[in-house]
Amino acid sequence: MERKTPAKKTISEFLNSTVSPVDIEQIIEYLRSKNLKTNKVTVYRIIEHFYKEGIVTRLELGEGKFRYELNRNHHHHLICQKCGKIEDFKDVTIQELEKKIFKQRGFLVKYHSLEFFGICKNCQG
Amino acid sequence: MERKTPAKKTISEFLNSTVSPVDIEQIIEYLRSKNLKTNKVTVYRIIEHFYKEGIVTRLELGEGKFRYELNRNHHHHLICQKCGKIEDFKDVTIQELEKKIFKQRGFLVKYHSLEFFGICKNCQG
DNA sequence: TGACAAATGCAACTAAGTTGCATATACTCA
DNA sequence: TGAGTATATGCAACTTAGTTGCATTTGTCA
Repeated sequence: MERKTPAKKTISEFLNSTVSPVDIEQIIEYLRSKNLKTNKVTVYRIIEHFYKEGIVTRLELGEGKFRYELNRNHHHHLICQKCGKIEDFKDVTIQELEKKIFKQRGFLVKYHSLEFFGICKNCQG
Repeated sequence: MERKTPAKKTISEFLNSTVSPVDIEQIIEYLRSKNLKTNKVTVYRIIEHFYKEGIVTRLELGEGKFRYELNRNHHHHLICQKCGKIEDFKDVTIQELEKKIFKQRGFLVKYHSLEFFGICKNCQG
């Protein structure tokens, strides 16, 4: 049966406190800042566990590594190519698209990933 | 000025011949099969060059590495979680979404990535 | 054909993520 | 509440994707 360990609790706490998706290193930094002795293997394993449980979502934003965030309500991302800020964006038209894909192609969509890259409001002009 | 080298030509040829996005290793295998002595650094550099020129598109499909395909007309992907087949999918509603994002949020979308994960027709039932 | 910039190859490196195995610890139940 | 045990952790060593510096080769054009 699953156990509530300090590392798990602290990672959950961190994920709850952040707005942008975080990478493994940020998690490790947070644990260190809380004076928890830690280890990347453990962090990878906890995050993988959260991922398998559906607690977190895994994202790739073109960096060659994964980022994670709490799997609250589904949304997409607006990633600024200048300042790197990641905004959330919610929309329902994709659900329509998924239905269409099934009708037209017989492909049953389980989930999707949608990221928009561009220039945020502050970085324009 | 840019040169047409055997490696570049052969990689172009390979990209033209494939339907699914390929990874670096597949490119190296192809070059070997054509008896071109090759080297991963060169392949990375050529692909990066193609990418910067806008000749290829770079994709991440949750594998922890990149895949590439010719930048023909823009489309999305349907990735089967059982057999791994990657189908293309074209749709215009995303363009509408991009306009909406600019109107609502002032975020100027340069490009997006959209992948659908699920079960293809053949793998169902 | 020769000069020169562009392209390649090699070796060594970095960074993300994984594996095996020994040790530590959260939880259960007597 | 304390011992036993499965779960979680830590360490070291590894794999794989991708990068860098530098010396050598090669395509192109005059």
